[in-house]
Amino acid sequence: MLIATFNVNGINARMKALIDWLTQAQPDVALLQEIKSAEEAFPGEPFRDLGYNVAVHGQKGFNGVAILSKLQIEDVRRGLPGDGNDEQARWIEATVVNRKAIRVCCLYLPNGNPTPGPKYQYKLSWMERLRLRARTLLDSEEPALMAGDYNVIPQAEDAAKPESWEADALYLQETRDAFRRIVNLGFTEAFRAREQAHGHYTFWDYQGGARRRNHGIRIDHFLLTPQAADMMIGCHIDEHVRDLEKPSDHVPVVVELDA
DNA sequence: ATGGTCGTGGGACGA
Repeated sequence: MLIATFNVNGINARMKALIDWLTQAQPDVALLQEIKSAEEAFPGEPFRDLGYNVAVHGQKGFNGVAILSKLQIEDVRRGLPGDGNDEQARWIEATVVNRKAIRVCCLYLPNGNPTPGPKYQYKLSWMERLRLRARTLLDSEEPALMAGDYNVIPQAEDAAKPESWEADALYLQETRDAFRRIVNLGFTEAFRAREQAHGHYTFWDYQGGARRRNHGIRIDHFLLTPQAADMMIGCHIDEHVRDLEKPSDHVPVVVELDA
């Protein structure tokens, strides 16, 4: 089965590009970030017409995450645990069942800029909450994955020009340490495990001809529990999507699982 | 140093 993550940067602006991509790539499950839509305003019908079930954790204007799944969606949980006052829609998880059940978690990790400041503190505290949820997932010893826009450049090789990101919240040492702390609990970072990660990116800014110059960064990741990693057949980035009409600034990442 | 580009929503703000 194919599971994808895709930061669409506005669901309404991306309907044609997203539907074209779903039709071509045929993922069984698509985890979407930055839908920038409230749940009641989410345009679900075109996806249901393609055979997808839809679960949304939305917010008007900003953030927002969603799960599209051709498999039945069960036990949906909205919001990352650990802060009842957090209003930002950045986390949705559910169980999907093919031959085997898999817990899929869709996340939109805070950007954190400017740094230092309250937005960066929110990013770090969100990452600590993520670490706690990640540990519980591992303890369950079930096939599970956490995928989405992590807003983390894990290593220098994940940026075309790492020197230009040195003071940025996506690449500060404290950010990379927090990410590594989560991975090292026992996850497999799918793309790095399968590919020569150097020179492969998932985001190119709209500004400054970043795509044309290939000034990209790899910030959209799949973290697999050992039980999910054992099922992995492959992982790839659908880079060509960045060059289609009216693209998102991110492209989809896809894992294939024997599940 | 500045502005460079998008999306949302109809003005800034976030990225």
